[in-house]
Amino acid sequence: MDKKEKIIDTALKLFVENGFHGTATSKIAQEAGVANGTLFNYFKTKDELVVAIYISVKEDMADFLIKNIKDSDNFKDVMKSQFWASLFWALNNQMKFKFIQQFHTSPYVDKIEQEVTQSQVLPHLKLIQTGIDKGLIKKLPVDFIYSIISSQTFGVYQYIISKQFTKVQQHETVEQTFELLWDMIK
Amino acid sequence: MDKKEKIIDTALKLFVENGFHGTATSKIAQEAGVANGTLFNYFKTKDELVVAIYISVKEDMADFLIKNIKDSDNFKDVMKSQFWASLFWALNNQMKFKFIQQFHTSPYVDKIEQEVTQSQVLPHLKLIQTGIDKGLIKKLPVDFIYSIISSQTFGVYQYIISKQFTKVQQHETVEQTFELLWDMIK
DNA sequence: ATTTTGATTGACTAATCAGTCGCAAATATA
DNA sequence: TATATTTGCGACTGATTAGTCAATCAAAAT
Repeated sequence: MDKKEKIIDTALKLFVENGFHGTATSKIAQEAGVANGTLFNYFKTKDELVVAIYISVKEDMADFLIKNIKDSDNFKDVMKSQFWASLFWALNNQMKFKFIQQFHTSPYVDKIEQEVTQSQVLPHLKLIQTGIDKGLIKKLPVDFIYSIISSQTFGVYQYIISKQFTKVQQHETVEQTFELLWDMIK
Repeated sequence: MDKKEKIIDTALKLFVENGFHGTATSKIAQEAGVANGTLFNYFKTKDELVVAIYISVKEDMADFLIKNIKDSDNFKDVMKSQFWASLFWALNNQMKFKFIQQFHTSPYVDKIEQEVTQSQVLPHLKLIQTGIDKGLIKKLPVDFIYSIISSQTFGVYQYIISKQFTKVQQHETVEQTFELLWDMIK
């Protein structure tokens, strides 16, 4: 495995377990099986490492969502596929998902440029706009609807992991939540 | 002002601005206008301080919510008053609200006993249960509904502060969101 | 006036931190 | 094979950290 990748993976895990400042760079290097200085060959500073992980994780998620967008004429189905994909990714990449949450509620958020995040949100906003234009969902600000769907997704995620559900129960809950969500915005 | 209170207030501000580990105890003491050792007279460790702030902030919020629960026979009105109160508190105590978010997504969460949190959630769960029993809202697990309402509240909060709305616009948005929420669970 | 008490102080310490640097090893180029 | 370049190393440093503690203070109690 590539050393840079190994550092990112180890750091991700330790950051989620002990927090950003709670994790020493020396510990990351040690656990990743590289020398102290090697870490700084790849990332000039610790901050740069944190931000690099965030971008990497976000790309990972965005890639997954794009690949799993359902190509259908049925708008509801397309929305549903995105809702599903988001939750599927979150549940199968819990560490990465937790990292994103931790990052978003930390002072590090300010260190990232809006453009990076915006470009990943854009496809979703466009999808919602399409739904509004076709009169399939309520005429409300797109980013308001996006905000609601996002937080709903997060809410279900929290609920599911707190319950230690089986795959079947997870499936039912997600299905149920989407129907509620759809009733709300349609 | 009481020194302990002063330390808590200063630490809260600095923690939100620079993160938990990003804030040195010496800086807290300095900015609070007390000696280094005084902080440790009140809180044995830094961790104890963080947890103490969390409990204090949570109590503050819980007190506000209890005081603002509408005493009405109309169930929807009661629910609405709670939704309103939650958002009102969050928007008027942004630092405290941010602290809670940061705490919840940090490894510190594990240091707190469930009982503390559970007791504050209980009134809300009971309220939801009443609604279900009366057949006013859907027959779904109470904590599932609670989870959805909570995340919805958080979503609107995020949306509102990102838009730098006026009081009137805030009012409209909250009103609108509650109607959506009610349509979803009723 | 003297003693007791508890809060407050800030200099201090051992540990830990992010980041550096000169050198060695490995890899690529010729 | 010889040379050049990249990659990796880990001991090192100056700064900072959480937490300690003996000394000081003010005020109350005797």
